[in-house]
Amino acid sequence: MPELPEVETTRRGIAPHLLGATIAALEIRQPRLRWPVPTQLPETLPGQVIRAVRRRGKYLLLGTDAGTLILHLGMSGSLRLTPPDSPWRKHDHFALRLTTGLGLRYHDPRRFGCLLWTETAPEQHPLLAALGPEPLEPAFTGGYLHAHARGRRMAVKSFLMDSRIVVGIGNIYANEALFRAGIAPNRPAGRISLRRYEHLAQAVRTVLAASINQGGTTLRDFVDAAGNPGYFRQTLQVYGRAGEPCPVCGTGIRVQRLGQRATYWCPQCQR
DNA sequence: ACTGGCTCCTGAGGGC
DNA sequence: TGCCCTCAGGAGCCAG
Repeated sequence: MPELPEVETTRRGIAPHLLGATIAALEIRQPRLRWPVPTQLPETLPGQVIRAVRRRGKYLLLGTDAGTLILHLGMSGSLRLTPPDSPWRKHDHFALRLTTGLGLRYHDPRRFGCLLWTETAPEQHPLLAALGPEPLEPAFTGGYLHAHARGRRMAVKSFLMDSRIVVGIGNIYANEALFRAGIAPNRPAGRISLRRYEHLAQAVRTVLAASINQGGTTLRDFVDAAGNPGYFRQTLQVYGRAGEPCPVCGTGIRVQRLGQRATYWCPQCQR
């Protein structure tokens, strides 16, 4: 679920409360996430001061002097700030408790997320080492996409969702960016011109930034650190709109599976 | 080197 | 009401 805008919304919500705070405890209810929560963490963390709250792709990184917590929200995860002694709800799997009493509660029905720990530079962690550029930073350009797509037959939508190419773009925003760029999702990545990739890179930047401004997209589970949903869903042009008229030309929006993911597009506007 | 397919997990919704 | 099937925002891992 959470793609870059939702993770960034979460980061912005928790950062002011976590920066400079001291960890009192890590309470674990369910250590069996995508990978087991490291068993030594509850002994390692107390007393550590949170020095940084960063995001890399869809990963959240909480930096301390002893190491860095690596957090991923998977498909259905969310983080909420909670008052002291807040009751545990079903699917609350762990909580970071600060010395102020404030809690950071992780909720994830599907348990595809993770909580890991690294004592070296997090960029060198196996999960992060091969990640592509951030789509909202200058290294992400049409020229970059065009160069990396050379000779590749994979559908451009799958290419755009490959975190080794560019991070943060999941199924919703891949659909939306391709619609805005006028590119058919199943077009082979290597058969798209530089000019069209420049449009695509711009569409990616525009749609991600617009969604961040709306607090992300909530389909079912996502809430920000205060427990509020995001409001970008109403701005989605094609995702989840099979059969509805294209907002540009009125042609019916189509849906088809592509790479095991629901793919929405306008057959008239996207070529 | 690429590619597509499978997998983890719970819950919601539709058809019967 | 209940059962069974399909699908859902991710992405690592594997075989071919």
